[in-house]
Amino acid sequence: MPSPDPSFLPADMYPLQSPPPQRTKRRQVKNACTNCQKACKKCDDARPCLRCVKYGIQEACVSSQRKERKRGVKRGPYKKRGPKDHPSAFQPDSSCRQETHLPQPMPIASAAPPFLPSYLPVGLPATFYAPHHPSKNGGAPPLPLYHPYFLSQMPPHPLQAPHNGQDDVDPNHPPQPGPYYSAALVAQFSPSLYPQYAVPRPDQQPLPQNIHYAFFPPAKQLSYHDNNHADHGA
DNA sequence: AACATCGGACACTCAAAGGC
DNA sequence: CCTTTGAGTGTCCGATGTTA
Ligand SMILES: [Zn+2]
Ligand SMILES: [Zn+2]
Repeated sequence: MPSPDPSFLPADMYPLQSPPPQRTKRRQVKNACTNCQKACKKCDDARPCLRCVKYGIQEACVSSQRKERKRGVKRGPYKKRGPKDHPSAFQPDSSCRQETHLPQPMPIASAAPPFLPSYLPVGLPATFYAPHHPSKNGGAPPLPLYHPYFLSQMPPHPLQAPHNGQDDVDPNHPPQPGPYYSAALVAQFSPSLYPQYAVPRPDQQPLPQNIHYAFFPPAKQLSYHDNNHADHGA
């Protein structure tokens, strides 16, 4: 196998050292959704996660429950760290070996209304295409550039059961402030068609003019075999 | 060729052990 | 108390099998 080019790291992998990216560390989400967990596939912090959106099962995208850690386990005396004592990896209990029957590998584009072409603006920074989280704890700096709209949730699937006409806010299930997908990522859900799902970006920064739109998904990247290198702009 | 499955490497959590 | 340690538990990479 040829040596992997560190400059082609997935968006979720980051170099430990800034200048010489000689070693990367895999980043994990705190809680994968149950679907990704069963499939042993990469999840993300957004709900629904991108993978569930891809499969059109965003309503079934719920975070998995973590088991409570056992208490009172005796450990014995510690040994001082040796020069090269690498801990052996533990064997998981195969929680992801269960049947993983997803409906279909439904590409995002096919989830769009049939009359709506799927375009993705090109020539924008990679961050443009990433899901946006509205400041969970007030720590994340704003993205440098946005599409003027974000979709707070995925619009209803056109083929799924319609939810009672005008969608009023259910007092029992108020809209989650939750993740905001860049409208570019789900560009087929036009804000003009789904205004109730789109919210303008906080700082009103306008979209640059002369944005070019390309078909989404691009050629074969959406195979999304989790080699999502779809962000390496050239 | 594209997609699904899953073995196992790797990452992370956090209570016990140890030191001050 | 605080820090260190490392077992326990979780995520998901990537090899392999299956299907179209
Ligand atoms: Zn997921
Ligand atoms: Zn999901």
